[in-house]
Amino acid sequence: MTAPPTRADPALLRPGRPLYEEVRAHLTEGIAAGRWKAGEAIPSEAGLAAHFGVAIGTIRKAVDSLVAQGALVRRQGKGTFVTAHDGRRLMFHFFHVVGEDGAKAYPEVRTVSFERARADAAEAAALAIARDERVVRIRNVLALAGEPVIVDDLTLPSALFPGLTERIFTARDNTIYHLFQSRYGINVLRTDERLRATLAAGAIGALLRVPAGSPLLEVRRVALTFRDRPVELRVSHVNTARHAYHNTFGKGDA
Amino acid sequence: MTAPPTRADPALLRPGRPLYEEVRAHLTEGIAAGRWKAGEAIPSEAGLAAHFGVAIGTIRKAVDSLVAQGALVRRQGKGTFVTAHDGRRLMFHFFHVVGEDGAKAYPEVRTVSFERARADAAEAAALAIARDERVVRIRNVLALAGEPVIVDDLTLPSALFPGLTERIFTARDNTIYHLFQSRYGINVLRTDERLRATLAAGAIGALLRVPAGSPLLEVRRVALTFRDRPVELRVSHVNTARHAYHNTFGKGDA
DNA sequence: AAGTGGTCTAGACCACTAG
DNA sequence: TAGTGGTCTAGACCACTTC
Repeated sequence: MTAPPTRADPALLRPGRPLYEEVRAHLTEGIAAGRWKAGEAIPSEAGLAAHFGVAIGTIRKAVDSLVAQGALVRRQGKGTFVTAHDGRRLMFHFFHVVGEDGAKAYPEVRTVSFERARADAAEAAALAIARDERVVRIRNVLALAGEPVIVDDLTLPSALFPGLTERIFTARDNTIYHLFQSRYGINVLRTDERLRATLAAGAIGALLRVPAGSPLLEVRRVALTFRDRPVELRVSHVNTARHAYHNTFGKGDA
Repeated sequence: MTAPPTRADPALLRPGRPLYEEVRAHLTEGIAAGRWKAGEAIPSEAGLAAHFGVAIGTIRKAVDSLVAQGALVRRQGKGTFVTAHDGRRLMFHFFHVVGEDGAKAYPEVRTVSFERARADAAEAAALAIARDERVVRIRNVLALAGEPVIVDDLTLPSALFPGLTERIFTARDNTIYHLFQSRYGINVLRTDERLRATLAAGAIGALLRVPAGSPLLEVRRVALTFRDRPVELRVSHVNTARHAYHNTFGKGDA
């Protein structure tokens, strides 16, 4: 007695692809649009099943994929929540510099410059915006155990961060990506990085207190939100004399 | 009328953790032990369900996790197969050097030295073997578009690669990890990497044809198989003047 | 006790591959 | 046509959280 599938709202789901993908797309849309904000719960699985008119198992499959993507987290007995980048999460998900022994540590961040400008060609290409669009450029020095180890140069499209001032930026009480999320509703989901070895020179060398010609690791990172939309360009220079950039490929253990 | 769960072979599954984890562990064990070799099909889902005495959905959940881990691949209508590292798979899963434009290319590999030795302290620690255990050290130069770009120094525990000779190593017609798999039944599932910037010197600089003092990217990689057992230490030096190391964090798009 | 996610079952039907 | 994986349903029961 397999009942014919009835939709609570047939218009919600159009055929052609699996139902769970449709559901997933709707949930993604809701999160990206800020309908459920970071840290908030989405409706219960039973509620979603009723709303979309599908079985709970189908909802679970859609939610599973968003959990795997990092957009949602489940908490048994409580609900399913939009991933919040507060505290440690982002730090240990996207910050990859470790000590020689492999130990992770929290960096202390100091902002040394904050200015408005127009995107140059490289920035425009990386951020998928037009040349000469307004951007904010920020330079931070990150110290580990009191020693400056990283110089970060951020470029942010002003259009995505309206009203961002140095005061707001430096007054944040948490990670930068948490600021993106809590104030601007931007959820960083992925990063794309290019690494190269360079030589210390000029201001960066001075900030890191290394002689010119010292080797530095350059990391060029683009942070992406839903639909692979770029939201931040970050060029880091890392003194790897006493630290390393840590990286792992392939999931799970077993 | 929920029938009491009956096991075809109750001894196969002990309680205490979810059934799908038990099933997964059994499958993992079978693959790691070489019961199903790379490229071969495991039993059908229906067959596994009958064998373990569980529902097909439970089998699917176990297989799902192994697919996510990269140990198995599904092919609709054909079966589920142990991942084979032949051809492109490993290449683009674990080889991360790209051109300035982001284009990937196949490297040409040339072996410049092959010798037997005893593990030094660093190698022993990385490979979780005793000091002075027998190892094989291999140095390769990888060229992209005819230009030498990478020097790879591999250290392999001899115990895992019995009878490995330079002739066998250089006569392979595929990637190195494919050789591991096809000849020694070793499936590389994960890698753990530490990156730093260094300066060219000595033989490595000469092989890469760069002047002493040029910046090089150093990648120290440990390749792991099931149960996070280390099987290879690889220290790479990359000339990033015209290439970059590419890296992506966070899964999926949407 | 009520509500949430987590596991597991049993079966229907679809989509793809092979002989 | 038979066998495989892929989607989906409907419901039971468990584990955890909150009131």
